[in-house]
Amino acid sequence: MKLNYEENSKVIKALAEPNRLQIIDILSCGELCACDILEHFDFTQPTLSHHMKVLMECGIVDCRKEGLWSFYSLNTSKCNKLILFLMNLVTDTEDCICKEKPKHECK
Amino acid sequence: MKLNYEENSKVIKALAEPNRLQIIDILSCGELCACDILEHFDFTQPTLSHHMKVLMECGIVDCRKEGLWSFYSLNTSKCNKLILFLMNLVTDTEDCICKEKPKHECK
DNA sequence: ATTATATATAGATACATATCTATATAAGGA
DNA sequence: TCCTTATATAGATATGTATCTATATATAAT
Repeated sequence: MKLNYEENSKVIKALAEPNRLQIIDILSCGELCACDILEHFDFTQPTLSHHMKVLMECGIVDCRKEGLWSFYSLNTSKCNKLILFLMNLVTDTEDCICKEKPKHECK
Repeated sequence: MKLNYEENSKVIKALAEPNRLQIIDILSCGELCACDILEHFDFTQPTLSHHMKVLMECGIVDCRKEGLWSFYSLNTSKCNKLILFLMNLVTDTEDCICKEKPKHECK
């Protein structure tokens, strides 16, 4: 069975950057405002803003505004779904798409 | 503790493309030659060759040559390590890097 | 030797993206 | 009202990449 490669590749693309992986790690213990996240990095504030936008657009990070601050948090349900997708992807199953096309006996 | 974001982002980057996710899925039941993989797609043979190179360079796919054929297979150890990394990443732990910088009390 | 076949490489094009500086927005405090 | 602060957006630049066509390589078959 064909899995949802398009949808999941969007989330994976958002994670395919070392700084954004670190941001996820930083958020893994609870929500933080942008300025606290920025403390961990050498890049500029607009660059962090860009990274947070990428993470939010794929749904893996949520945002809550309060006064001047933006509080970011991990969407743990989305995280779990991504990991489940990957586990399904690499596991051999009865209804795997590999069975949907002929394999000519190479050997 | 800082995780290995650089190393893992390379693997994740290789997976951050829907066609390559499908290739991983196709390989999840065992090794296949390039021509059998190509059967599943509309793109050209050089494009598949490019995708396989990307997957091999990050170590998630291995290749075995036999005569005219290249047999590709999933590196399941690498797959497991990636999934373990992601599970660690999104889990709150005692020694998370989020504790390594001050959090100014926003609220 | 010549031909056919499976795969890889080279080079081009079009598009995406990580970063920066400069500026805008929007909320609070003096 | 004016200034400060936190964050977002705009625009530019440099780099990366997914795809193609054309060609090379390497093995097998006739």
